[in-house]
Amino acid sequence: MPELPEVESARRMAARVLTGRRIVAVATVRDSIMYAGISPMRFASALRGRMVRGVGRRGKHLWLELDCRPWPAFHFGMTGYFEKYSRPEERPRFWKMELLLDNHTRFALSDARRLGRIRLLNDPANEPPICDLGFDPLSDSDLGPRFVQELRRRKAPVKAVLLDQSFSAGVGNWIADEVLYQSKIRPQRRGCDLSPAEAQCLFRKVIAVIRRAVDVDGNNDRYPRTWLFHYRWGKMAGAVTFKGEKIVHETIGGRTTAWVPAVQK
DNA sequence: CTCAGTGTTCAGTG
DNA sequence: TCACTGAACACTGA
Repeated sequence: MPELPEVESARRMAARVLTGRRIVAVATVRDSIMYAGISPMRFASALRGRMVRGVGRRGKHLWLELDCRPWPAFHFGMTGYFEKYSRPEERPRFWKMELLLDNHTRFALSDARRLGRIRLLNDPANEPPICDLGFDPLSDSDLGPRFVQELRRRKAPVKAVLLDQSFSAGVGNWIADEVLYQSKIRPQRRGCDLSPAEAQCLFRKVIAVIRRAVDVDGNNDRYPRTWLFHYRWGKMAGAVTFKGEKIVHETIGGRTTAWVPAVQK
């Protein structure tokens, strides 16, 4: 599921459901991988009886601001998501924790693949892993000069740099490919080989693509039809853009990368 | 049965 | 020490 836009949608949903409510009960499963460095029991007792004041996000990380610390922090991995419901039978199949609120609403984190993480942190925004994140395209849209300077120092393929969360937090596989396509830059170019204008273009596209993706709030079919997004998924030979340009799939920066040789130089 | 996948981490290398 | 790379992680669904 989640790159920054989906995580931001999840943050908004959680804020709507949880803000101002008291957590009356916490259910957990036994999972020492997802509960990173804490026992589910300690997690539950830190949340039980607490009031939720707000929901924070940076990059792909989320946390609840409670009336008392420590606070819970979440990462969705590849397949995590939040779900709200009212009856216990509606629990999602792969639920890892469930909050019961004072208005009888239930709120769960589900994650089939178990690459997500559940943490307890005193000050999430200011301690690892969240404080190690780089530029956040929604909150740091004024940091263009730093983005350009840092990118043009990197020796790795620009695709790999975009995926590096300590460089740009929240950019994932399809967004990296989308901004490279829209910027007309080949994914295997090294960061240090980009011109200032190219790096600047990439910066603007990262902001624009992520803002647009947040605006459609999960209705991905509302992206402009010119976006690579709509045409990149079928890895079958013969995939083409809206203009009929051939889409190539290859591994770059350790991930399947979709790009368009006719457009990206 | 095999393999890819909207993500991160960590050991190994130069 | 640093930047970078590739494998590992865990599990579903095509």
